[in-house]
Amino acid sequence: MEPAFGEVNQLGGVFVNGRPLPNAIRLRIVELAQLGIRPCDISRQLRVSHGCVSKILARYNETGSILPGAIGGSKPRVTTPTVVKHIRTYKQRDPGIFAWEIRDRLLADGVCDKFNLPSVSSISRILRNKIGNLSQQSHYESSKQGPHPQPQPTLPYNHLYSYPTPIAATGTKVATPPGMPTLPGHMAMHRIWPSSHSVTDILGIRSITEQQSTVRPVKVCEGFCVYHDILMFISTPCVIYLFGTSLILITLYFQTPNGLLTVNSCVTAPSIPPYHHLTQVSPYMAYSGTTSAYVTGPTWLPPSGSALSPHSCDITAPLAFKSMAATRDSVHPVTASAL
DNA sequence: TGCGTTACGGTTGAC
DNA sequence: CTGTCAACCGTAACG
Repeated sequence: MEPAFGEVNQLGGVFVNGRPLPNAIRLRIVELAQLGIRPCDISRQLRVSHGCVSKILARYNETGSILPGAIGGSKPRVTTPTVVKHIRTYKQRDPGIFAWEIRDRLLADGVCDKFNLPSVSSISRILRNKIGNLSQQSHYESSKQGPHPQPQPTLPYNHLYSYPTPIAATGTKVATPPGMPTLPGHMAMHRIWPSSHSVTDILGIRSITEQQSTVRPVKVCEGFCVYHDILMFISTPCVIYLFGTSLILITLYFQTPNGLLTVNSCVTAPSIPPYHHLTQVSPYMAYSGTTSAYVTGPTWLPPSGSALSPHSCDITAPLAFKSMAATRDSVHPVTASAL
């Protein structure tokens, strides 16, 4: 909003610092100049600084316009609809593609040149804000199309949640942390992440998010975390959910020699500072409200096994993850406990 | 004295 | 919602 009062310059004219002169004055400056009046006289007559008169006349002579330039805003956007469309296409073809790979492809495919190539952070933002729910959308859409055959227990998850191992030469994007199993090359699966069958589907988090506003994805991350002075690697990628005041960390990374993917999860108790107290527990087992137990490596569970690892946590009040139970009971005997 | 240029403090709007 | 950043503004001073 324009201030009602401006400042007064040395000539007694009123101006608003940082704002253009009114168009009427700008027009008057040009008109007087065209009448042959000298700029210094225009300056005195209209009580506008001579520098301003000079600038406006110079611009008028150059562009033919009396209007001020565009104030504010950023440089021309590089994330044009066309670029976004291509990014979406890349993401659809390879849901696990990285932002920097998309950037390379935009350049290689001639969609962008080096002058209007979006930054990796811009691409990440597009993926997050505009395409982030692509996989879930496709999942929902496919769900609407008709009854889906239930995944068979004999069907390993790795076709859905597989990641490259260091031996999977071409697409190795994650270093294998110490202690993680390295698969033979023939077992290395093409990584699909995020999958249309996301971790939220498997563990039923989505249904909870739909039912409880307190559950929401917080962060996708990787790296190390400290638990009770023990340094642990959080495998890549993982999804952290905020459940009430507690934190649930879910990772999908491991692939056991028998082809089963280990779904790891961990929970922080409300009283524990998040991000510094992460409990990794076994796949197919309960979350725990306690923070006393942890598993530092992948665990294996027979497909028909029920769900506890040797390092299982104390199970507090069980909480059914409804959608998981509805859709994947036969495959994912995962339960969770309330925190 | 006239005028082009520049430093300065300010506003704006996309990101 | 807020901070950052780079565009622009007009004034004042300099040469």
